[in-house]
This record gives sequence, structure tokens and C-alpha cells, in this order.
Amino acid sequence: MKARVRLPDRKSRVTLTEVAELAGVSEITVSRVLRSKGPIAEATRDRVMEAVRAVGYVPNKIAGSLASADSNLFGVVLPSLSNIVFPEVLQGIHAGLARTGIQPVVGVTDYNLETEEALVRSLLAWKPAAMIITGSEHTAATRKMLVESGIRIAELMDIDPVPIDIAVGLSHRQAGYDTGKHLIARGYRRFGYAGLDPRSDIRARIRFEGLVAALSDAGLSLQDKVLADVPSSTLVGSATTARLLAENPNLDVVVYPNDDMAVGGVFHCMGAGISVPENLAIFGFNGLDIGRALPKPLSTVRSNRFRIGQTAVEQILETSIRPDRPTVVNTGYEIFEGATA
Amino acid sequence: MKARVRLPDRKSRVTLTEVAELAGVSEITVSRVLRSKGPIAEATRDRVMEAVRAVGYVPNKIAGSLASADSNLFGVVLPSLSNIVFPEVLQGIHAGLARTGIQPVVGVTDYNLETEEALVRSLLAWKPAAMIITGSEHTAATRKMLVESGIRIAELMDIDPVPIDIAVGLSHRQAGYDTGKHLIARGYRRFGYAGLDPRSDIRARIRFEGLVAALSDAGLSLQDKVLADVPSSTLVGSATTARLLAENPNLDVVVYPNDDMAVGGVFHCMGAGISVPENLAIFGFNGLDIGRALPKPLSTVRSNRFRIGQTAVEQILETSIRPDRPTVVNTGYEIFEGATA
DNA sequence: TTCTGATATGACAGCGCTAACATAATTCAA
DNA sequence: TTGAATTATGTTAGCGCTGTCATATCAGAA
Repeated sequence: MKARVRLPDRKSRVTLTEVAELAGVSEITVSRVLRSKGPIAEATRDRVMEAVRAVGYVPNKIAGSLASADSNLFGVVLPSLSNIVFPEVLQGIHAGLARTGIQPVVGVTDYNLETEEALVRSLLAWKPAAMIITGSEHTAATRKMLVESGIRIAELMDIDPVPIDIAVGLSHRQAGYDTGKHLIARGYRRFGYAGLDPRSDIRARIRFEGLVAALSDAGLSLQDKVLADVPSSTLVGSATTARLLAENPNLDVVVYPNDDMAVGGVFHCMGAGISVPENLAIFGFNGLDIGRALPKPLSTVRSNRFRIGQTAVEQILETSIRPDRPTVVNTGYEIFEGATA
Repeated sequence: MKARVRLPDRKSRVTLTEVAELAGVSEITVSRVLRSKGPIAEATRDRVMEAVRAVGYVPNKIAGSLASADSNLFGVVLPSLSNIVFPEVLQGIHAGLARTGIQPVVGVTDYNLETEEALVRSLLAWKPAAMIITGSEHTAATRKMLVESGIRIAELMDIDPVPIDIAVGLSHRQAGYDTGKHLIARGYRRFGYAGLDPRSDIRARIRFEGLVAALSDAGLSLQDKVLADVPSSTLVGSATTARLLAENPNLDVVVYPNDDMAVGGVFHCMGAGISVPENLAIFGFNGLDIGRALPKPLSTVRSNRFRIGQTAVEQILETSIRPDRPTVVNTGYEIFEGATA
């Protein structure tokens, strides 16, 4: 006799076994019906489906994944959710995942690489089918885990460094450089920069370096910069602009790490009676809706966050085997002239 | 002899067994070390941890969850990610989940109850420890699944209807009503509304009803409303405002379903030379950063999205057993006077 | 009639881990 | 010294499902 020790009440009482008994078939047949796998007689399928409905069966993917060694989960690691950019990437990921049955498991690092490492470790424990992570800067341990996981890895936003497997995004150095070139071509000469702590947003720092390089190549240099050591926001954009202009009333253009900050700059000017772009030009980054909606649309660089997320998923779904050589997808950017620079 | 049929190469080759062999202990001991469960000799722990590092072991939570019947996953169902409100809720959820080891699995419904049903079904298959879902309006099947899952269920944003288990949010009817009362008290009489298709955002509709009720109680009525059948955005706010004012040049206040739209209204006025609030008052909902940063801060109602997410998690973690009677947490709202109304 | 090849279903083992219950080793009071 | 209590580790049997390899059934061909 088989003495079964019953474990204390488990959450799901209804298992394949019960459905199978009710339908008068074996468990594996129920399993096959539910996964539409293998040949099933029409009558059997109907009986099974009826039983499923009758007992309110909800399959247990945990057990399923363990048995079949694939998980239908994607790990997603984002630095932040308060910066609208990343929810937009997440939207793209969702769009790419639609009708695949794959669910994203989301983690947030707060721009901290140690947190990222812990997060990656714990996400990998779910044996995700793939991992989508922001940026290419990781701790050695993170990188090792990602490499050795064997699953597909997409590193988003930046395509300058060589990725582990897939990179989707744009060249931030180039974007920064082009910003500088564009503004110089439009006649601006006295550049200011109102930004954030360069340690938090690496890509903003790289764009900044590109900008400085463009100025330098044109024989110019940045007149001044003000950096705030707080999260990005429109309010901070106003405040840093105020500080920058207080010290440098003669600037003719201010560049920002993103549109939130730049819109804050515009608002400051409105309040201070500085006419944009006649007295001061303003230039952002991202191409957010809010900038476009301003009475004078914000001049900026359009990154394509949604497309980055979506493309990453598409690339991953292309093949489940990691190719020998990394894949780099440039989703590009466009300078949007707007009316503020 | 035990004839083992080896399955085709699985993703993770390193299992507890290998770690155990290398450390010269049994599997369960390794398991206990990794989960810090039960008494373990210092020396054993060290040997095990060394072995774990040596082979680069990543635990398999799928197997662990199956064995222990708990998952350390929370299902999170949001209607949208393009509306900044929901990423903020998600942030709150993340904050509440920090250092619990619980990961959220996120699904997006696009405000569609059928999609929601499919999503809930597929999230429940991961046997999450709890489910966080937006709103209280679900299909009958969704509700049934949630009720019968036995896990804790938090329904966010709205506390007017009776929840399945936990509701966290605010009374949108009351918020709408208070908006009306507040504006009437400030002397406004000729009300317009520039909103969206009421089918998509149920809570906006309820606020609208509250507003209308307040007007009615004061012997007033809404002069006109314009509804756009597209997703909310600042640009749409400008456009609907333009349409509304074209037909009703005599309005003295326009109320919006959210701040994005309201900011669009402000921008329209700036462009059209309408001075706010002297010629036209503008009133939003949410209390977003962007509204606060305007040269004239937007008058609005502050909902507390972050706190809603965080509180929901706290409530769920309170106890894993669903109490007999539903819990309702009112995270409240505050009317923010601003400078536009 | 026998055989072939589809079509339909089932038996069985095992995915990698943990709960529950041993068992072994150690400590310490009586 | 002995037994009880305490600490440390091991054995066993699953968790609920799916892969693999039978087995059974039934056309239609030879």
C-alpha cells in the first residue's frame, strides 16, 4: 500500500489528476489537450475541456516549467520607474510580448550596480527564457551570471560597448556629439549645461561627453555647467537653470540631459521673462510628449524608447540559441528642431 | 542499477546535487544553508558556500516553489503603462517589496476586461503569493478566479465598491464632488469639461459624475463637455480645450480628467493669449510633478499613487490568510490650490 | 488476411527542490 | 554514568507536471 503523507493544505487543490479522473482519461491526455500538443480525438478534447471548466482547473506553470525546463518568463531589469523613459521601454517590451504567453518579471535597480547584481541573481533563479537589462555597465559577477546563464540577453539603450549577446538602442556619444554640431550650426556659441549627478545616469554622461567633444572640435568650450545631485524632474530643471543663469547671464544656449529638465528650463524662462529662443535657446533629450505639447515645442533629440523595448523582444524571439557573435540593433535617433533652439 | 534517461541538455546543469557532492554533505544541508533554515554548523556552512561559489550555483526557484508550495511572486495587473500614474503605482509596489525577495510579474490590460481575464488566468498559473490588480471592475470569470485562488487580492485606486479582499485608494466620486464644491466656492459658475472616452478610464468617469453631482447640488449644471476618443496626453488636452472654447467662449473654468490633459489646457491658453486663471480657470487631477513645475502651478487634486502601491503591498504582507471581511484603506487625496483656479 | 502507417492514449520516470520525519553527535545535569 | 535535551545532518517521499517510449486501435493497401 502506498502511504501518502498529505501535506498541509496547498493553495491549489485542483490538479491535473482530478480533471483526468472526471474526464475519464489519463493525466497526460489532459495535459496534451491543454497544450494542444499531439493528436487528440475531438470527443476526448470536449470531455476534457468540460471537466476543466467544471472543476475550475488552473494549470500550475511552476510544475509545468520544472518538468519541461522552459519558463515563459522574461526577466526585465530597469534602473528606475520614475523616469518616464523606462516605463515606455517596458511598454515596448509588453507590446513585443503580446500573444506570446510570456510574462515579464520586473526588477528595479535604482541605478545601483550592486542592487542590479542581487536582482539578476534572483531573477535568474526563476530560469527565465531571456533577460532584458538596461545598459552595458554591470559588475563582473553580474556579467558572469548573464554569460553563463546561456539564455538570450538583451542590453538596452546604449549600443556603444560590445554587448554580451544583443544590444538595442542608440549611440549616446554620437547623439551628444550631433546635438553639439546641430546647435553650433544654428549659431549658438555660449553653451551651458544643466544636468544631474553623472554617476547616476551613465548614458546622460556619455551624451554630455559627446557634446563637449563637438564643442571642442569646433574650437569652442562649455562655458559652465550646474549639476544637481537629486533625481531628474521638471522642478529640478527650473532650479538648476536658475542657478546656471545667475552665474552666467550671457549664455545663449543651455543643454539638458533630458526633456523633463529642459521643460523645467523653459518654465523658468517663462517665469523670469526670458524669451526662448531669442534670449536663450533650450535643448533637451528624449522627445517626450510634454515637450511637443509646449506652446513652443521643445527642441530635442528623439530617442525611440518604445521601439527599443519592442525590438529587444523581437530579437530575442528570433532564436532561442545565443549566436556566436553579438547582435547590435541601432534604433537611432532624430534631432527634432522644435522652436526652442 | 538505476537506469537514468538523461533529458536533452537543460539550461542549468548545476544543481544542488553537485554542490552537495563537492561540499561532502547531503542536498538538504545545502538547501538549508542557502535558505538559512535550521541549525547548521559554522564549518559546514562555509564549506557549502565555497562549493556554491566554486560551481557558480544558481538555485532553481521553480523547483523550490513547487516543493514548498509558495512562490515569492506577486501578480500585478495594470491597465496601462503610458499613463504615468501606473508606473508610479508600480514604483510603490517595488518599494513595498524591497528586501522581501518577492518579484512582481507585471501584466497590462490596455483597459480591456477580456484581456484582464486572460492575464489573470495566466498569472494565477504561476501560483503567485498575491495578486495586485487595478480597479474593482472585472468580468465574472476574473472575479471568480480571484476569489477562488485563495491568495490575497489587492484592488487598487478606487475604494467605492466592496473589494474581494483588500481595496487601497481613494473615493473618486468624492474627489470629483469635492472638486466641484471647491471650484464653486471659489466663485466659478460656467463649467466646461475636456475629457476622454468614458469607457476607457472608469475612475475618471466616476470623478466626472461626482463633479456633476456637486454642480447639481449647487443648482448649477455643466455648460458643455468635449470628449476625445484617444489615449490621454498633453497634446490631446490642448486640442480638446481648443474645441471646447471654440464652442463656449464664455466658460470660466475647465475641469480635466487628469493633469496631462490639464497641462495641455494651460499650454493652449498660453498660445491663445488667454490668461489663466483670470480669463479661464483650469483644474486637473493627480498632482503630477509637471503641473507643479509650471510657472503657475496647476490647481489639481493630489492622489497618492506611490503610496497606493506601497500600502497595498504592506496590507498583503500583513497576513497571508485572507480575512473574513474585506479591508479598505483610504489613502486619501488633497485639493492642491495651485495658481490656475 | 496480414501488414503498414497513421491516430489516439497511457505508463512511467523524473525535473530540482523541500517538508517531515528520522538518526547521529554532542552537551550537560543529576 | 546515564538519559534527556539540544544540535547537526540525513533519508524518504513527494510537489504537479511533461518527455519518452510504449501500446492500442483502425483505416486502407497489398
